[in-house]
Amino acid sequence: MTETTASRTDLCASAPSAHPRPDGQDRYTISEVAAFTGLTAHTLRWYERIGLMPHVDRSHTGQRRFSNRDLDWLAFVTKLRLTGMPVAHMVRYAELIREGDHTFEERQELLEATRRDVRTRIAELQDTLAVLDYKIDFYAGARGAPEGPSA
Amino acid sequence: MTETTASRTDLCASAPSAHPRPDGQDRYTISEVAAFTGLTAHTLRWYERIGLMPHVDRSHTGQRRFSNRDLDWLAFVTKLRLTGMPVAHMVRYAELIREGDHTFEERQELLEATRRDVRTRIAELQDTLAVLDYKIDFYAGARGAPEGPSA
DNA sequence: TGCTTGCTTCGAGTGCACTCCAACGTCATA
DNA sequence: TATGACGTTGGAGTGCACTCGAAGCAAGCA
Repeated sequence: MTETTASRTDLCASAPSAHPRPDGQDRYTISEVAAFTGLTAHTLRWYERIGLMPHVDRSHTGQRRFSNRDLDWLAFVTKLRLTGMPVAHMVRYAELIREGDHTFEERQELLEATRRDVRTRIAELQDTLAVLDYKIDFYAGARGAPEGPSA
Repeated sequence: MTETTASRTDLCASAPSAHPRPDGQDRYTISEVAAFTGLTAHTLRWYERIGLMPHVDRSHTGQRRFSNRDLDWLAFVTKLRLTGMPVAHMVRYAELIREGDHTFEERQELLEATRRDVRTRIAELQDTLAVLDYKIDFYAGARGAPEGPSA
């Protein structure tokens, strides 16, 4: 019954980012959204085709009109993409939202699994950072004395 | 003159990881290396083909015999790969090593650029983590009261 | 000697995430 | 009203990083 409410609460969560236009005047063209998000119009259409977007409104002539909520969703998707999360998982999450409130538990589990992945990845990167620091220090030291036998 | 020294100091840097066999008996077949590193034999050959490996020794019949140093290099490459660094950049770094000591400065710059990328990526991931935490909290709260109007 | 396993090369195939094209329709402005 | 920028679609193409296949040589063992 309250799919709309559920979607709104979810889609708007956590990003108090100012929208380009206030609610009520938020009917962006695809090229506006491309400019705001850094995604190409091609990619935005492709996201819709594969089910990664919630339903995008259309003008009377069939052109897309994106809302502030769509922008929030895209900001979230963009963050997830940076983590290396496969698009298929994001599509699954989008499906769960479309299916309504009874998927709350599964959505939570999916996000928790994602969070575990992100934490693992951060740990890996910090590991790599340590190696890079070590090697950079080696080169910095070697610039004066390039014959160090075993740095 | 001291390319070998330079390579050794660089390749061995920072990983005191125990090798499967001590130096002197380190002539691993490709399938052994595949087992140790988790890479496939195909990938190892491909790395060599594209110039991502330093020269790999061969047996009298032409089969590859990997050394402990090769293992260290692969461990490093694997770490860099996790950062999303393009293979082409790693190939460039490998080339610089082959070119000798006079590329120390360029190597250092390349690693520093990589380090900046890694730091940026870590920051992005921590940002994403905050969003995930927020949304997971929302679902955890909503499980009791699924009608929260604007989480 | 035959069998299995592993190695070689080159080249083609795969999966992902876009990215672009062609052909056409729509909108805003001079 | 005309022109040019922007929008639509389905489908094909791209680039990356592998991944696999085929054909053939080599080593170890019953």
